[in-house]
Amino acid sequence: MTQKNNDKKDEFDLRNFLPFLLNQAAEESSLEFQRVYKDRYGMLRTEWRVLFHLGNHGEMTARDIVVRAKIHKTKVSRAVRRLQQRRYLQRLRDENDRRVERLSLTTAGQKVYRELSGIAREYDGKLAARFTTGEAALLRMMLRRLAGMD
Amino acid sequence: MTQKNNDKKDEFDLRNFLPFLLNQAAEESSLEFQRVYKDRYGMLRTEWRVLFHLGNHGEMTARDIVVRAKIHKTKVSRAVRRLQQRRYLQRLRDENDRRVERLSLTTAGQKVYRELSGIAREYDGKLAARFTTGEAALLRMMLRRLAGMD
DNA sequence: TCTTGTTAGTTACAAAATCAACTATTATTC
DNA sequence: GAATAATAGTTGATTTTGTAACTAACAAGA
Repeated sequence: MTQKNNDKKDEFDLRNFLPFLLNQAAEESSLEFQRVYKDRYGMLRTEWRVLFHLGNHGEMTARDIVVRAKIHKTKVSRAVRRLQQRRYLQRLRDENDRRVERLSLTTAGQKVYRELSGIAREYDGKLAARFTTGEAALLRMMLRRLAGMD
Repeated sequence: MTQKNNDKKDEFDLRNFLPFLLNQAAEESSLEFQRVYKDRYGMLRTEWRVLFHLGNHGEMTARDIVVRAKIHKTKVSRAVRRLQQRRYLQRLRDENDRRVERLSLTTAGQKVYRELSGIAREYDGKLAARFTTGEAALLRMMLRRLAGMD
């Protein structure tokens, strides 16, 4: 009773460990898309994330992005600066609370956002096509729950 | 027909983009475990990964780890050195091919591996408990497929 | 109103990751 | 068997990230 005849059951299986699997899947599945924003647009991961959030949600403050995307504020700060240098976004000091900057995409930024989000959607479709519609929906739901996004 | 009355359907939804979801889930779900190996054992992420691979699979070369874990060889090289400095692993020059080093855990390394893998398994159980058994199994299957591990 | 606390965002310094070039050894090909 | 290519692994320079400390603006209580 105490010692099972098949010890294998007690062994830890790294290749089934959820954090490991999630990491591998995340890395593998972003490789191809990464090449697009990196090689074709010279953007870093945090930069396209910020760009996407702004394009997706509209005007936001840096803090909004920190909270919604769970990106550290120093990373956001630096990404915003680089995006601004490339004229993809503009900052607007909020006159009611002068600590706050309201961030929004420029026309150029919106253009890049449209291009990249088109590619992203297509890419997402390709990934999801490996599963049935129901499976894919379930996957997204489970990932949202694991990410604490519900 | 060309222009739908509800434009929302055409909009890109970042929060459903699989690479984004995978990333958020991966980050969130490794946070708690990270605190264990980082704060309690002073290990970096690459280090516990290498340790886990060796503990899980037994003797391997650095290259084996690079291939299986998809970690860059410079990261593996540096992680191996640090693990060796902490006397968690030993290197053995392969006499048949003197370029190769056969890596294995020391007794101390095995002890740490057992402790950490116990915690990991428990933690994995907690994560999986958010779903039904069938859902969790399906999730792992889907992640393996996305990670290119089948 | 002043002083104490909080929040938005930036900056400086240390740690880590990435990329390219390197050494040493083995495999291949002429 | 000498020349060339390929592989295992390391090292160094550059970039990027993470941690802490910082400035500036606002809030709240005495």
